[in-house]
Amino acid sequence: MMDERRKAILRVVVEEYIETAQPVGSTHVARAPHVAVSPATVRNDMVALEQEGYLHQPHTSAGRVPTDKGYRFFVDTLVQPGPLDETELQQVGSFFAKAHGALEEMLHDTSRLLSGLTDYASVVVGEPPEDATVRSVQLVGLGARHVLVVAVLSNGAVTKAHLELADEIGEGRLAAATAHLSRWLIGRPLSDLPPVPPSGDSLVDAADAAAVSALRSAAQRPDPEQVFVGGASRMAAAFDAVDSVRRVLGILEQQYVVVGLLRDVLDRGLSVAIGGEHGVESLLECSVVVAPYEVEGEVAGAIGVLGPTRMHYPKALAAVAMVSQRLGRRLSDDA
Amino acid sequence: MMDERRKAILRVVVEEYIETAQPVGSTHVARAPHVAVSPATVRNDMVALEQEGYLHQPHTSAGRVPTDKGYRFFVDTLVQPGPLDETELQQVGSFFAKAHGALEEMLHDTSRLLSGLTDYASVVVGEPPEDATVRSVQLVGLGARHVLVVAVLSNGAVTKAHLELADEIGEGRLAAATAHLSRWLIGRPLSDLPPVPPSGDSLVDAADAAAVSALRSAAQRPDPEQVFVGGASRMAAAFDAVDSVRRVLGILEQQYVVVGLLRDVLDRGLSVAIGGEHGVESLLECSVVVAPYEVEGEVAGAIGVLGPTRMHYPKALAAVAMVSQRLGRRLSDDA
DNA sequence: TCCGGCACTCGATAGCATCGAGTGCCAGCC
DNA sequence: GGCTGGCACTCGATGCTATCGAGTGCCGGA
Repeated sequence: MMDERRKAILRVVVEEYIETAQPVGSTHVARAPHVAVSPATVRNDMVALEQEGYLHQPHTSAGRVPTDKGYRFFVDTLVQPGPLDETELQQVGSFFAKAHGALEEMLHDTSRLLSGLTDYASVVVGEPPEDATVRSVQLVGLGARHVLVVAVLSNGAVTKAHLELADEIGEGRLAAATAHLSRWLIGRPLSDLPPVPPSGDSLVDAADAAAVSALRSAAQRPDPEQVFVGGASRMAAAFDAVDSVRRVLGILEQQYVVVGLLRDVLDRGLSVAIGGEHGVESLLECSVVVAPYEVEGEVAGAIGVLGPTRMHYPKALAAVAMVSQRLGRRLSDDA
Repeated sequence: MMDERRKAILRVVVEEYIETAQPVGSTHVARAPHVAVSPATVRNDMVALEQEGYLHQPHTSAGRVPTDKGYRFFVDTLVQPGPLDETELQQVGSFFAKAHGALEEMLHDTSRLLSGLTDYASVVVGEPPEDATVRSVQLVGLGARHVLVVAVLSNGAVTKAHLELADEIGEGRLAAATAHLSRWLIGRPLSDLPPVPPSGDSLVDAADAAAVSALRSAAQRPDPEQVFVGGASRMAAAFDAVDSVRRVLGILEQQYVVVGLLRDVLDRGLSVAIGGEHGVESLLECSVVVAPYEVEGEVAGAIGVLGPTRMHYPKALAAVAMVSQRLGRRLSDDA
């Protein structure tokens, strides 16, 4: 029941609505180049498309608007990531050419790049720390019983945690604790730190045990320094009710929700969640385009774009695909 | 010509407008308890207040709205930070009672606390790194010619920078470079790092020089990990035009603007910038309430609240004053 | 100096007619 | 059988007018 003509009609409705945000009428559709039938025929097909749930009519005598199902069909079978245009390609190219610096900086800038390309909000999350191994670990005294444990991971991330010990510990013993800790932790994945065997000095052991447990719990929660959200102000322009903006902002501020959104689709490659599909109530009016990026063949994180359901999917898909690929390649070079 | 009655009238107009966002008429004002005159008299005074620039009339036959000058007078002479109410005091108390963990975490949570208390956007910036001294410095290899320099500062902050060396460097020499670097940098303020004298090994010297210059430039720019902005979604509710929301969001995303805003008033103690006073064009409709916080007698950073010009000043002032004081005290305890 | 009274202003609201984009349906045509 | 032109109908949007009422400015009297 979805013959070629109906597909063409659905496509025109979706494309038109994305552009104008106005319900699309049969006359407009009939005028489009690839629909060579009269408005009356278009109307008949639109009734069918509405009954099958692809379109929706806000009220009698208004044009049609795509439903989530309509967008879904559009994304799945009517569109493939169109190529980016010249200037955008150049933008991406020059970005990765001059990008440099630490992992965090790179991810942060990538998020800005993505919102710049799409004019929607963007999210970049780095590698879940549990997959990285420890390159270096150090205890630094901050006076009295306060100690900072700093670990450098194989992906270039730095994890730190604050410890408050039961007893004071001097510089010398801190150094001993660092050395002992290093012997047992370096090279181990953060997700699977072994208990550190006793060293014979109870103060040292206490510090090391505290450090290990702090690092372990750091491995659990998503590192806030590896999550980058950008372009919220651009996205605001795509909504016309302050209330919608507020809801979406509220979600973007709750990083764990955003991270969850991205993690959910990590193994599906480039993918799209439309309207209610992602199951976050406040984002009913939103769609998310996500792709993982790979460093040396391993999934190392994900990037995504969040915009209104009527977002410009071809562009968003193209941008996310392109950037995730380039980012992965770039980070592989470095390592 | 600002006698007591006019002050009272101005106060009522400001308070009323803050609450309702509607122009305030003479009748409302006359009904207020501390204004014991008739509406007609109030009107006469309102004309005077308008001529002197404290009030504004959107159009003939509408009520009056405070001007920036009106808010300024209100803030300067009509209001002192009223005490917080019970539940809020409790909120602050329990927050600082159970707050723990690293500096960054604390500042981040403080920002959330502030927006929770005031329902506006909040900003917390940590110590400008140049005032801190180096507690520890370490070079960690990340494979090939990539090295990460990690420095722990006296305030518990961790600065890192990514180096790309001209030549490969092995683990042993990295350790030597770390040791050499430590000898010269530890205890020095980040703002005034000395050049490291030659060690006799050119590779080591190259790494150390690169590290020093990276740290120096890190000292320049505000550390993005020490700037925390929160509650943007709450603030959105206070505006009714999507466009205003967009403008303000745009500013909040540009951290250097926000940081500048706070730094400007650091030495003025608790202070308020109303409407155009802070000189940021996109924030004409906004006010900022800022206070520095002190750790052991030294200014260590600043916190602030950003809301519409018609923000609830007594509450905002009280919250900012209270939180900055408690935060400073809390951080002093730790150190 | 204050206040009551009064004419006036002007945005907001409601009612009403009009317009027009869009629909559904039907009868005729290929 | 499928497509199309024609046609009556729906209903939001637009615009006009009348009305309402909160609020003002001003004046004259207490």
